[in-house]
Amino acid sequence: MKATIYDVAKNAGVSIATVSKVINNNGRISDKTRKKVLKIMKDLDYQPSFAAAALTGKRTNTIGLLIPDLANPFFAEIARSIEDRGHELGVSVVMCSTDKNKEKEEKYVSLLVRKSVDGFILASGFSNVEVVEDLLKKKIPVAMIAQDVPTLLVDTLSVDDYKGGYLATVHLLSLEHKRIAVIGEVARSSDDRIRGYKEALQQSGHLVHDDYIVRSESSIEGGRKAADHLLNQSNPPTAIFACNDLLAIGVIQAVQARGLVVPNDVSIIGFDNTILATTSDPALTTIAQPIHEMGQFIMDLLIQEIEGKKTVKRRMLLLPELVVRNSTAKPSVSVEKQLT
Amino acid sequence: MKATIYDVAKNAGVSIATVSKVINNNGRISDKTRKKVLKIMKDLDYQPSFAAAALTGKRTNTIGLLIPDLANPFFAEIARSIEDRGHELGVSVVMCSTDKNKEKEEKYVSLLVRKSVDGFILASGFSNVEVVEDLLKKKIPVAMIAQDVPTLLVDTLSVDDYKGGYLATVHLLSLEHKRIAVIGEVARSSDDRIRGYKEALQQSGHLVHDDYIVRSESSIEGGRKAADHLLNQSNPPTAIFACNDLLAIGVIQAVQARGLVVPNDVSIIGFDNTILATTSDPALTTIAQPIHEMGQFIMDLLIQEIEGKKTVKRRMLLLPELVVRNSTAKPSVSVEKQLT
DNA sequence: CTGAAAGCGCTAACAA
DNA sequence: TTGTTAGCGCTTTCAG
Repeated sequence: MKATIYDVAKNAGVSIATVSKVINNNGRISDKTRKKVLKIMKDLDYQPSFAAAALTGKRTNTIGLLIPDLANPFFAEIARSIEDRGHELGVSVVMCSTDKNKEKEEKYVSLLVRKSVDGFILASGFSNVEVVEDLLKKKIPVAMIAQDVPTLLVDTLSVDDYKGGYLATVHLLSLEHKRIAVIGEVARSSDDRIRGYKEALQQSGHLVHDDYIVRSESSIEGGRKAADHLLNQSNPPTAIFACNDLLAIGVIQAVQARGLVVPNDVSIIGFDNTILATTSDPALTTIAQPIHEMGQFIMDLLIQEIEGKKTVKRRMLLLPELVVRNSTAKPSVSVEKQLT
Repeated sequence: MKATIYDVAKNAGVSIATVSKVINNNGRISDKTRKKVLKIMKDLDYQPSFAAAALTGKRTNTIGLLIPDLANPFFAEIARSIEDRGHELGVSVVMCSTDKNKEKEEKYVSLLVRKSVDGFILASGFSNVEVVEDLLKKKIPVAMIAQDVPTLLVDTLSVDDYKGGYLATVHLLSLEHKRIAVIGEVARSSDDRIRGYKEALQQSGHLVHDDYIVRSESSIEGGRKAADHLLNQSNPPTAIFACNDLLAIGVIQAVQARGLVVPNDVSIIGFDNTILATTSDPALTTIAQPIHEMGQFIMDLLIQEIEGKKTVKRRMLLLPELVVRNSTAKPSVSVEKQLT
């Protein structure tokens, strides 16, 4: 069977306590015994068991990551960057896709609690506030990414959605679009993006048109429908800001399905800058979230929390950036004339 | 602190053994005590600790999933379906992206072994054969998906790559293409797909042209370069079979960058049927892997292995299907003439 | 600097 | 049907 600490101790002619000390390298051990023990450990291919260590109260070096859907490129990319940072730090991450379903959220969290994970990263869309509060009550470290629930006292990292919406809209405005619509999902992040959109419009002296603000579920299909709705209006927009890339792809498809061309007839800007923005045709102008940094950062935040290195909760905003590709341009004159 | 089995036992006025029995519901317990214990468990919000159970040799209900890259849509989709099936069965999955890097593969596996995972699912691209053999020697259940290494005695599930390549090529042939090229990565699965490609060509009386077979790393960029290489030949192909969707996207981009149009000037077919095939323009004709079923299936296979329910190793092939979208069509006459 | 021993929370004989 | 008890592999005082 697998070697245990006893085997090592016996072979090295020391006690298990000594072995334990060299493993965790604490306590004072003479260089000689340390070397000897280390050698035996190698010879026996000894691997300390996490389960046993966890039982004595040590960390498991495992965290739970709850995201809405691993198959969604945005979350997959986030997950990957979290995982990478985790591995650098020696922590494994178990991933759970919740589909924004409260039952699943609760079930997965309680499962992971039983498995003694050291903490949780909750990603955008986590809706079950009671579960979070419960975790907090149990003093289990939690960090949230790409979502914040202001009522919760939790470390939070997100992109500045307001600013992102503002940037997107200013870009469209700078292209001289006058009729700009927005499609958002029903979520706080979209609310903020839409606030930014409104602000940009007002600042430049435009009216905010409620007909130009539409909500949709976050999917290609949703984007398609929302775009159709917009384009069917008597005075359709010449530019559409979709609050994420998935929606934007749907919008592109709807526009093209009408025989219109992007960006000449309708300009489209997305949000997230996932791989989808680079594979669509035309390539999508979008607001980039610094996904990689976000993953790293949230992991670091959580680890600090786990190690008890800090007590103040933090709420951090990272700045999004405009990435111009080919889905936005000045409105063509004909469209302008025809519709104004 | 958290309630333990002792707390429950005390409150219920029974022994911990009894509690243990109702938890695992084995042994004979009177209905009355069972109910009582259950109630106390609920009252105390008692959650059995997995770490402790694992220590006594029970399963951890956690498995490790090693994939090349979680940010790659194909693997993200696979991971999601594995995760789903896992949750149905009560097992969590910890994911590790290896980047096909042997050191990472080894490091992650040994980490997870220490964490006493019940088994591993290894996905395509896992190159470190010694690690697998080591696992096998330790009697740790392993299952491989979308990849098979014939020398290894392991449960294996993959799509019939040979047939997939055949299907793709036959589709192109049925569209009356004469000059069909293929782009594959350096991997067994691509080898098989290319074999299918050759077979289809030969069966229909075409010559296999070595200049039409090119290898590339699996990425959009790689697809782009390979396509350029192909299109620069004196007698360029009218159709290209890319061995995965990522490559196919790159091919589309390269073709379009030359001012040619897909599918009129060049037809393109991919492989995998990931989300990318639906977001590109034109939407990609591709060979679909039954990703969802594969995830479910491989999980079931592994679980059976873990439960010792079967001793014979299996190698299963699922059949791929052609999904026709808009990236393939008959070669336009002008192209035919110009080039033949 | 090193070791003995008491748990951590649970399972699984074996008794009763 | 229920309880006693001996571990599982490791950490951690506390002595030596």
